[in-house]
Amino acid sequence: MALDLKNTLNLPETAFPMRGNLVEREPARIEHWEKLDLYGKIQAKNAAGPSFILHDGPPFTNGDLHLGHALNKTLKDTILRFKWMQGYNAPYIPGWDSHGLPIEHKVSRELQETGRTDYTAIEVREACAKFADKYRLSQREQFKRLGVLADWDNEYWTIHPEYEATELETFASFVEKNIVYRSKKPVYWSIPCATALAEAEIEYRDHKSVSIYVKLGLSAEALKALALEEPASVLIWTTTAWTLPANMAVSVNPKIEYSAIKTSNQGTVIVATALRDAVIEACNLEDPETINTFLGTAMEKLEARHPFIDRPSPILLADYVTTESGTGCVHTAPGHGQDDYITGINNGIEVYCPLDDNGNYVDDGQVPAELVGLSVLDDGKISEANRGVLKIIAQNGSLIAKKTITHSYPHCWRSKTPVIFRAMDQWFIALDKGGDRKLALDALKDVTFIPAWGEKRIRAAVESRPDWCISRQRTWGVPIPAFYNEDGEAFIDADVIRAIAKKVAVSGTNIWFEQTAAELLEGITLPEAWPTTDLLKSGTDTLDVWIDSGTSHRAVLQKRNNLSWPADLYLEGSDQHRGWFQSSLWTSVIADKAAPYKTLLTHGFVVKEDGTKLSKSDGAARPLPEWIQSYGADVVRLWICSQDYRNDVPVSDKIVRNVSNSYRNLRNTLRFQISNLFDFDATTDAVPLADLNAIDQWVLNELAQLVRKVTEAYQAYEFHRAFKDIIDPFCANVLSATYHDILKDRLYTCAPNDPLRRSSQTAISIIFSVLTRLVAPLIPHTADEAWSYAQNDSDFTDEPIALSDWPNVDSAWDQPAVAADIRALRSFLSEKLNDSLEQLRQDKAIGQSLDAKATITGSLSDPEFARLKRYESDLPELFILSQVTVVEDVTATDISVVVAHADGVRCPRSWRWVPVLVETGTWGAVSPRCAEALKQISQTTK
RNA sequence: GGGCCCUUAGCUCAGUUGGUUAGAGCAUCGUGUUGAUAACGCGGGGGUCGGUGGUUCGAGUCCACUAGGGCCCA
Repeated sequence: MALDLKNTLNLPETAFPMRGNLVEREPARIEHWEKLDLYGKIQAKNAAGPSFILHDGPPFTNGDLHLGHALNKTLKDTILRFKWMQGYNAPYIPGWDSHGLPIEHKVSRELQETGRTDYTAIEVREACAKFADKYRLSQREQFKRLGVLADWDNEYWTIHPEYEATELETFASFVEKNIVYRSKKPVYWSIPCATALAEAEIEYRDHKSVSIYVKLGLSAEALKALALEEPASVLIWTTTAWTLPANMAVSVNPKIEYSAIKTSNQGTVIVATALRDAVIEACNLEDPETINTFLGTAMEKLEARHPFIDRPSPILLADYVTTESGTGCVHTAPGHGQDDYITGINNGIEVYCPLDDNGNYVDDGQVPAELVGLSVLDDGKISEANRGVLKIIAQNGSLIAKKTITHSYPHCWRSKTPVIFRAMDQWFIALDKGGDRKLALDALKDVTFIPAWGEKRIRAAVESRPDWCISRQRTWGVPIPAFYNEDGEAFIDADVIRAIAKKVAVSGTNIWFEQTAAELLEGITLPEAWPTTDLLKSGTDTLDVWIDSGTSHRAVLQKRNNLSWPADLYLEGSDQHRGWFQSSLWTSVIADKAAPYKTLLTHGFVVKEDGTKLSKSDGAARPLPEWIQSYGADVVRLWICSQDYRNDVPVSDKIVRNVSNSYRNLRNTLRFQISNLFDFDATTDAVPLADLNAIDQWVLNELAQLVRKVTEAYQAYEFHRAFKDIIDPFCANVLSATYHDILKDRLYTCAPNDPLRRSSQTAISIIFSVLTRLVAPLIPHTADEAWSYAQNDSDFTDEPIALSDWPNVDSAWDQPAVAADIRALRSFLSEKLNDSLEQLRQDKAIGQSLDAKATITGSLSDPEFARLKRYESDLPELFILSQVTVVEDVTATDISVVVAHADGVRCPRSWRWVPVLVETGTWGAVSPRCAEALKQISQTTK
C-alpha cells in the first residue's frame, strides 16, 4: 500500500548515470564529436564572428605527454571553448616542434647500437624524422583524449617543407638587413670524431693532467702602478698547458685582495692573498715576504707578457675568479673556454684558437715553430702539445712548479677521449647593429602580460642577451644556407637563400644534404662576387632550433588564409620568457618590426604537493595517459582549472581526488536537475518569469549574479576563480543545501501540473541550461553528456553543447527585493533555528526536520519580524518544517523562537505533520494537500 | 652568485583602497535521512595568515631582513 502511495509521487527519473565512469565513457564521446566534425561545425558557425587567434606553442615530439603538457593544452582548450561559445571566429591550429638535439642524440645512440658508424646525414635525418613522427602521432592521440578540440588534420610542423621554406625566407631577410655575421666562439670538440659536441654528448670521467704554475712578467708601467720596484710576475695555474699558446689575458677578481710576494728564488710574484700559503708551499717559494697588497681592481688593464710569445697578456677583471684553488690569477684563453670567451668578448680580446680540426697547432706565425703540427689530444699519455709547451716554459724559466693531478674532465661520449674546448667560426645575428634590441623593447610596451610581472622578465632577458649565436654543428635541423670556397671563406646572400627556399618548399631541407652545391644552385643567379658553383661547397651547420619555433608566427599566422598576424594570445610556461616568447619576438621584430603577439599569458610548473619540483621517479611524474586512465579527462581538466596557474601548480593523488569530490557534487547537481525535469516541457509547461514563486525568483536572481561573475572570471582567464570561487560554492550552497533541498517537497508531492511545481521546474530548466554551459569549457565531456540527457535522455546528441551560445543574463532574473527577503529568511533559519533543531535531533526528539515545528514570536515594529510575518505561509517550505507559526506580541523587544516536535499526525505521502488526515479511499488517509493532489492526479489519468 | 615569482586551516582557493571574533569548497569527526542513496541535509573540531623586526591608534593587507620553494640565467 505504501508502495502504491509512493507511486503517486513525482519522483525524479533519469538515465543520466550518477557515477561518470569517465575513463570508459569519454572516448566514445570524443569519437562522436569527431564523427560530427564538431570542430568544423564550430568554425562554420562562427565564420562571421570576431576573430581571436590563439597561436599554439609547439611541443617537442620526443616522448609521452606529462601533466605539464596537459596544463598548457587544457588552458588553451578551455579558453577557446569559451571563445567559441561566445561566437568568436577562433581557429586552433596545433603545432609540433621536432628538430633538435634531444631527438638527434637519442636516434644517434640507437644507430650506434647497430654497430655501424658510417651513417650519412640523410640516414640520420630520416631516422630522426621517423622518430619524431611516431611521437607526434602518439601525442596527438593523447591530446585528443584530453578532450582538446583542434584542427588536428591541418597542424603545423617545424619539419614540413613549407615551414622550413618560410624559416629560410625569414633568415634571408636577416641576411638582407646585414646583421648576420661570422665570429669565433668556443665549442666542445671531439678530436677523433672531428665533430662538435653538445653538452648532452659529454660524459665526465676522471683524467690525469699535469697542473702547472706559470709566471707572466709585468710591464714596467704595471710595476709602477702597483708600486713595485723590482721585476714581478702574476702567477697563473692551469691544468691544460696546451692552451698556453692561446693565452690572451689574465683574469683577476676585482673584489679579492692580492699580495705581491718577494721571494729569493722566483723574484716577486702576485697571487690572491687567500691562496698565499698554499702557493708558497706548492711552488717552494723561498723567503717569502709580502711587500704590498691591493684589490684586483688595482690591476685592471695592466700589462703582463705572454710567457713565450712576444705579445701582451693584459690583466682583466672577472667576477667568476675565486680563491678555491690555483692562484687567484686565471690564465685566460678566449678560444678555449666559456668564461674566457665572455671575458674576451667583454674586453675586445681576440677569440684566438690556433688549432685545426684534428687538434694540431697550425702555423699562423705566432705559434712557436717547434709546436706547429703537434697534437693536443691527451689520450692516456701526455699529449705532444703539452710536452712541447712544458719544454718551452721550463727552458725559459716561467714554469715554477708542476704536479700531476686527477680530476673530473669532459670526455666524448663516442670516442671516450677527452674533449677540448675550441673556438670555431659560428654564425651570429647582431641584435644592436640594426637597432633591433631597441625595437624589441619598444614592441613589448604594446603587449599585455598575464601576469603583469611577465614583462619585467622578458624585458630583462631581451636587454641582457648577447648577440644570437644561430649556428649549430648538427645534422637534424634546418641548414644554414651558406656556401664556402676552398679557403673556407663564406658566401651568403638573401636572394640565393630565397631561391633555395623555393626548392625547399617542394622537397624539404633534405635536398641540402643530398645535393652538391652546384646542384643546389642550379638555375639560381649568383651575386657577381661569388665564385662559380664548382668551386663552392655547401655548409654543414644547422640553425639554432629556436629559429625553427621562433618563426612559427610567420610560417603559420602569416601564411594561412584563416589566420591573422599578430596573434591575440600566446600561452606557455614561464620558462618561455627566455625561450619561445623571446625567439618569436626577435624574429618578428627583425622581419616585421613588431611583436607577434598582443597578449602573453604564462603559467607555472607542475610541482609536488610540497612545492618541490617533480623528478622522473616521482609517481606524480607519470605520463598523462596514466592520469587520465585513473581519473578521466574531465577530472584532470577540473584539477587544472581549479588551480591558480600563475603560480606553480601542485599535484598529488590526494589533490586530484579532492577535485574528484567536487566533480561528483557538480555531476549530481546536474543529475538532480535533469531527473526532476523528466515530465517538463518548456514549450507547454513553463511559467512566465513574472509569475514565478518567490523562492524561484530568488534562485534566478542568484543565477544572474553567477553568470556575471563567472563570465568575468573567464574573460580574465581566471578559471580557478570561476570554478572554485563561484561555481563550486553555488552548487554546494545555493543549490544542494538550499534550493534543491527546499524544492523536493513540492516537486515530489504536488500534482504534476501544479503551478507551484511548474514554477520550480521552469527555474530548474533555466538553471540547468545556464550552469551546464558555464562549466562546458572546463569539463566538456560531462557538460555535453548532461546536455544530451536533458535533450533526449541518452548519451549523445547531434547538437553538442559546444555549439550552443554562452549564456546571457535575462534581466527578468534580477529580483533583488525578493532575493533579499529570501536570503534574510534563510539566514534566520541558520542563525536562529538550526541550533535548536540540531539539539532536538541530538536528543532523538526528531529525525528529519519535517518532524519539527517552530513558533516565532516578535513585534511587527521589528522589520525582521514583519518580514517573517509577511512570508508566514512560505516559511514551512523555506525552513523545511511541518509547521511554522508567527505570533505577534506587541510587548516583545526581541524575536524569540521555540522549536518542538510537530503536532498532529504524519502524512504517509508527504511526511509532513498535519492536524488531521483526510480519507481518500483508494490511497488511505493523507494530508489535505496530498488529498487534493491525488484528486488531480486521478482526474488527469482518467 | 644574478633576474623574476610564490608562501593564509589536512588540500585547493577567497580575503576590496590596512579597521569588528580571518572566509569558502573538499577532507575529517559526530549526526539525520533512505523519495538525488557509492547521493543529500544538519552540526562540531581545525588557521593568527612561513619567520623576525619595523611603520601605524590598528597589518594577512605597507616596509626591511630572513627561511623555504619554483622558473630562468651565471
